[in-house]
Amino acid sequence: MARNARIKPRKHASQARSRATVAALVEATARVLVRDGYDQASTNRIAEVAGVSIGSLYQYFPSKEALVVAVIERHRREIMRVVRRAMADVETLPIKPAVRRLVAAAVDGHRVNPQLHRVLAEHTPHLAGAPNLEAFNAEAHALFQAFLDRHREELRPVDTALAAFVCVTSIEGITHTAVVHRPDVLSDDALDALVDEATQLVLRYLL
Amino acid sequence: MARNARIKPRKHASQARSRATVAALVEATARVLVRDGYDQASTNRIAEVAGVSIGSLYQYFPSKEALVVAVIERHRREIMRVVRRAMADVETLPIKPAVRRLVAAAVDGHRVNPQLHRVLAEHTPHLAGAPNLEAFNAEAHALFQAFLDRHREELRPVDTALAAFVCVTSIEGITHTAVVHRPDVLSDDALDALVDEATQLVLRYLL
Amino acid sequence: MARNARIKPRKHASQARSRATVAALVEATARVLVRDGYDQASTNRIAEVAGVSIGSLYQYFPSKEALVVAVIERHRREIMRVVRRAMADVETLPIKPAVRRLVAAAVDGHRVNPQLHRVLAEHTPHLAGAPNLEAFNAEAHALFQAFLDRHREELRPVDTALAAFVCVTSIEGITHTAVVHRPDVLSDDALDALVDEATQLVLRYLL
Amino acid sequence: MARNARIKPRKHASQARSRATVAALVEATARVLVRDGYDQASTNRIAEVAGVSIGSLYQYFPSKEALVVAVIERHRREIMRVVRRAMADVETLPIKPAVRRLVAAAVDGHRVNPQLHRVLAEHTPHLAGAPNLEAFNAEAHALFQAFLDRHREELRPVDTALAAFVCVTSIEGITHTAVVHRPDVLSDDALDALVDEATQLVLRYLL
DNA sequence: CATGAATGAGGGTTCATTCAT
DNA sequence: CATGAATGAACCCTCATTCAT
Repeated sequence: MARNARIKPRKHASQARSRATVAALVEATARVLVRDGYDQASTNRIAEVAGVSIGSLYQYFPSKEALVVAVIERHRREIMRVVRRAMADVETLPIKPAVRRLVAAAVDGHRVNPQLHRVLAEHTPHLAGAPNLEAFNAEAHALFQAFLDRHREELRPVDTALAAFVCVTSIEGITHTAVVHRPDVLSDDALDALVDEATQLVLRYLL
Repeated sequence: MARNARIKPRKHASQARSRATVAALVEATARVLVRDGYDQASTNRIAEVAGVSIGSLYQYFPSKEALVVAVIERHRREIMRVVRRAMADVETLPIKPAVRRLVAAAVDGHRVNPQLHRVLAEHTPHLAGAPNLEAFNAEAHALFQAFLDRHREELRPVDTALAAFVCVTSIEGITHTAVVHRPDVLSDDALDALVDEATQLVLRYLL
Repeated sequence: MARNARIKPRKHASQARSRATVAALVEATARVLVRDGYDQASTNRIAEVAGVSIGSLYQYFPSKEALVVAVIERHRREIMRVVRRAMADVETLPIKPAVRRLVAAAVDGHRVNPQLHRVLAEHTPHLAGAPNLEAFNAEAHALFQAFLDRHREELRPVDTALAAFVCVTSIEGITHTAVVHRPDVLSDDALDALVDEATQLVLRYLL
Repeated sequence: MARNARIKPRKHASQARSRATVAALVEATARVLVRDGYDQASTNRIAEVAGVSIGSLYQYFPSKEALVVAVIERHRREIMRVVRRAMADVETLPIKPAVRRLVAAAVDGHRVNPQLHRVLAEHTPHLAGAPNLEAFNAEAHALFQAFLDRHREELRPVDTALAAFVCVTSIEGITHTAVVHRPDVLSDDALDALVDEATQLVLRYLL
C-alpha cells in the first residue's frame, strides 16, 4: 500500500496536453534507461529528455520506480501483442509448424527493443509488487499451457503445467541470452538455424 | 584501461593480515549486497560490516565496483567448482545418467547462494569489462560442448556448438527462473520432477 | 507596501458566489493548518480541501501568507467577540466577580479552537506587518485598562497601563500554557481551581 | 523511536576536530535561526555559515530537527545556569528579596538571547518527543515549588504545585511578551518598574 | 471568471571517495 | 599501513506560483 503509492501513476491525465506529457515521459524513461542504465537514470535527466519540467514529472509519477513500471507496462503490451498474434495464427495449424511459429514469436518479442528488455529484465525484481516482467511471463505460460491442452492427444503424457514451465522458460532463456549476449546467433544467416534448433528442442520434448 | 584500473584489486595482499582484511571485505560486500541490495550497499556500510575503516577499504579496492567484481569472482569460482566436479564424475558414465548429473549440478550451482546470485545477475551487466557472470557461462558452454563431442556417436547429427548453446542456455534459463522467481518448483518434493523434466528436455533433443 | 500587496486579500468578493469561495478557502486553510501543520499546508492542498481550483485560490489570495492572515483575522474576531461580551457583562458587576468573569473569558477565548490557536501563535511572528495575534492582545490590553480605570477608586494606587500589561500578560501566559502544554489543568475538575487561582492572582495584585 | 532516530545526534564526536565541527554547526544553526527564521533555515545554509560541508553536517546530525534540538539543549543549559545561580543566591534570603531576585533571574534568562528564544519558543512544539523548551520549564516549576515548600509557613495556605504553576507561568508570560513584543518595557528606565510589579504580583498572591 | 497543467528554484539528504593525522 | 573526519556532486522530490485554455 505504502509501496504501491510510490509505484502507481498519480493522475489519469485526462486532457490531451497531459496525455502527451505522460507519453513523452514514458518514452524518455525508456530512452534514458537504455542510454544510461538504471542507476544513472535520474528523474531530472528523464524530465529533461522528455522536454518537461521536473515538476510535471512528479505530477504524474510519484517516483522513479513508477516511471519504470510504466515503461515495463508499455513494453509488456508490445510484447504480448506479438505473442497473442502468434497464438491466434497458430490456432488452426498442426502442432509442428505451430510450435515453430511460437518460437519465432518469442524471438520477435525479445527483438522489439532488446536493449530496453535487458535493462528491464535486470531491474524488474526490485520493483516487487508491481506488474513486472515475470507477470506477463505468467501470461505467456498460461497461453502456452492452453495450447498444450488443446493438443494433448498428440503429445506424450505430460503434466502440461510443468511442461509449459519448461518450454517457455527454456525458450525464454535461449532468446534472452541470444538477444543480450550473443547477437551473432541472431544474424539473418544464423537466425533460422537457431529457431530450428529451439523448435526441435520443444517438439522432441513434447512428442 | 582507465576503466580496468578501477576494477582490479589494488594490491596482491601478500601478508597474512592483509589477506584476512581482503577476505573480510569481500565477505562483507556479499552480505551487504544480499541484505541491502545493490543500491543501498554503500562502501561505508561494507567497511563497517567488515570491521575495517573506510580508509583501509580503499587501500585494497579502488572502487565499489572493484569490490563487487571480487564478489563475482568468488561466486564464479564456487559455482565452477560444483560444475567441474560434476564434469569429472560424468566422465565414465553413460550419457543418460551423465546428463541427469549435469542438470542436477546446474541446479546446485544456482543454489550455492541464490540471493547473492540474483543480485549479481541483476547488476553484473553494469560492470562491463569485468569478468561477469556470463563469462563463466562461456566456460560452461565449452565444457558441455566437449562432453557432447565425446559422445558424438551416440547423438543424432548435430552442430555441437549450437547444441551446447541450446542446452546450456535453456537449462540455465530454467534453473535461473526457478531459483529467482519460482522457489516452489525447487521444494524437496518438486525438485526431482523438475530435474527429470529438464533431463528429458536435453536427452530427447540430443538423441 | 510591496509587502502588504502580498498579504491583503485580492478582491472584495462582492458577489455571493465569490464570498462563498473565499469563505471556503479560509475554512480550508484553517483545517489544513490544524491537520497538517504550517509547513505541510500547501496551497494546492488547501485549494483541494476547499473544493476550488488552485487558479481560483490565487484569484482571491495573492499568496499563502494572505490566506493565513485571513485565518488569523477570523480567529481574532471570534476571540474578541468572546472578550467583548465578557467586558459588557462585567460593566455592572462589582470588581471581584468581574475579574473572575474576565479570567474565565480569557480561558474561553483560548479554547475556541486551541489547535488552530497553537499553530497561529507559532507562525504569526513570521507574518510581520500583518495584524498578528499580538495586535488584538493590544486591544485586550486597552479594554482591560479601561476596566481598571473605571474601578480606579477601589484599587491600590497603580499605573493602570502597566498594571493592565501585567494582568493581561500573565493571564494570557497562564491560559496559553495551559491550553497548549497542560491540557490536564483544563479538565472540568481542575478548571475551576485554575480560574480561582488566576482570579486571586489578579485581585490580590490590584486591591 | 523512528522519530528519535531523526532527532538525536549521530555521533559522539570523540576527536577534537569533530567536536569543533559540531560546535560550529550548533552555533551556525542558532545564528541562522535568528537571522533567517525557522522556515528559511536550510541545512545547506547552516553548513555554509558553519564553514563546514553539507556532508559533515549530516555526519553528525541526521536532520534539520536534530540541529534545532541541539540548539535548544544548549540554550536550555544556558538559561538553567542563570536560574540555578539565582536559586542558590536565594537560599538564605528572606522571601521578599528572594522573590525579587528570582523574578529578575527570569528576565535575565530570557535576555540571554531573546531573538533565539523567540524562534525556539515558536518552533519547539513541532519537535515533540525532544527535550523541548517546556522540559526545562518543568525544571523551573520544580525548583520554584521547592522554594515555596521551604517557605510554606510564611505563605497563606496554598497548593504549592498549583501556585508554582501560576507563578512561573505568569512570570514567564510577562517576561516572554516583554522580551519578544515590548522591548520598551525592558529599557533601563522601565526595567526596574516591571520587575517591581511582577514581584508584587507574586508576593501579593502568595502572602 | 474558472481551470489545472506546467514551472523550476530550492530543499533535505546520501554516498563514493580523499587525505590529514 | 590504519583511521575516520571531511568533502561536495548529485539525487529525489515539494510547492508556491503562473498562464494558456
